[in-house]
Amino acid sequence: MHVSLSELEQEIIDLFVRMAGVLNLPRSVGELYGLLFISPQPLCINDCMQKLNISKGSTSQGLKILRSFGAVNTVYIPGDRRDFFEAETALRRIVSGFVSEQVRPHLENGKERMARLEQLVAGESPENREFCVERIEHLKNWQRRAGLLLPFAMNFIKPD
Amino acid sequence: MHVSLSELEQEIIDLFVRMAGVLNLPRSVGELYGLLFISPQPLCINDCMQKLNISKGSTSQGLKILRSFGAVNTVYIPGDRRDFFEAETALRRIVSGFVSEQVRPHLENGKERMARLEQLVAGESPENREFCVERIEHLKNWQRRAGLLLPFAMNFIKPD
DNA sequence: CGCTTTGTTCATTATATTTTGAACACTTTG
DNA sequence: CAAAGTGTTCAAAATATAATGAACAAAGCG
Repeated sequence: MHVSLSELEQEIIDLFVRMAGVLNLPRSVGELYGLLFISPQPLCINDCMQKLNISKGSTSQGLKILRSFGAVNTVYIPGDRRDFFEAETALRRIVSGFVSEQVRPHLENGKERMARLEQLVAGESPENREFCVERIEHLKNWQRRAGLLLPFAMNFIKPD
Repeated sequence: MHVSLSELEQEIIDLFVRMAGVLNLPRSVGELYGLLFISPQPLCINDCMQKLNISKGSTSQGLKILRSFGAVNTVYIPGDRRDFFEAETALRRIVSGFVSEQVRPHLENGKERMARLEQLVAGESPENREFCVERIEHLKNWQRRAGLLLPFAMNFIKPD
């Protein structure tokens, strides 16, 4: 079965596909979010796969990813046993979910890493030691700044 | 020829390889930056390829990318006709270069896109029209915020 | 000049990522 | 409980991305 997209839908989807690229997410995830973003009604998995012409597997998997950081919500429709989905449009929620799911893990990991670096520097030849210590300090600075910027940026996206 | 990396070097390089992943840059670019970051002396292309055990092509291409947004600088060494490279450590310069090379193009593009969306909405059925207009407004809001946050974040990274 | 060294380019190859779709597990329904 | 409907998983296939290395260009040097 084949269902075509309006030009507007295509353009919106295209926009989110590019965003997905920037965020290192699969194309299909961008397509799904775009479709839901411009859809006046919640859609079920079948609607999505038909409209986007992608497989059931990609659709299920893609929606799972989007739910994982709160970019789509499920909607209960009485008397229908299918799951329906709609786009979350509150930027703050999406970003917040994305950060804690996809970004924070990296940052956490970074702290252990720094500790390990400080140990390893001991094994360097004395003439390099000073230089290496300086560079590691530099890195720690970057890390600190990143840690400060994040909550600040989050606050910047205050109302919805 | 085979030159091995110290444990410290490996750890630093590994760190930048991960960063490269987050920024959607090839692994080799992360390796190169990491190597230069922890190297007390500037290195030439041959040093890099030997230390990282990657091809000449990748090395040349990777350094080109790094130079393109100012993450590495070339160093002139009198009496040597090879090019030497060192890591730029001023975060502000790197981020600023990265933004204007890799991010701004997307944002610019976004403005044209919005204009196109506003045209297309005219072609929607009257009962959807209102909803679509609202969503497009929402998108414009996101775009505006992104535009405001960027210079602000840049300012946040004030001293080097 | 001819030879060597250095760096770039780009078609091919290798690798990593994404998508597909068939098999499966649940639920609901008649 | 059989049959149909819905959603998930995952091995295999398709696709996209990055790395390789040989061919090439440019520059220094005798």
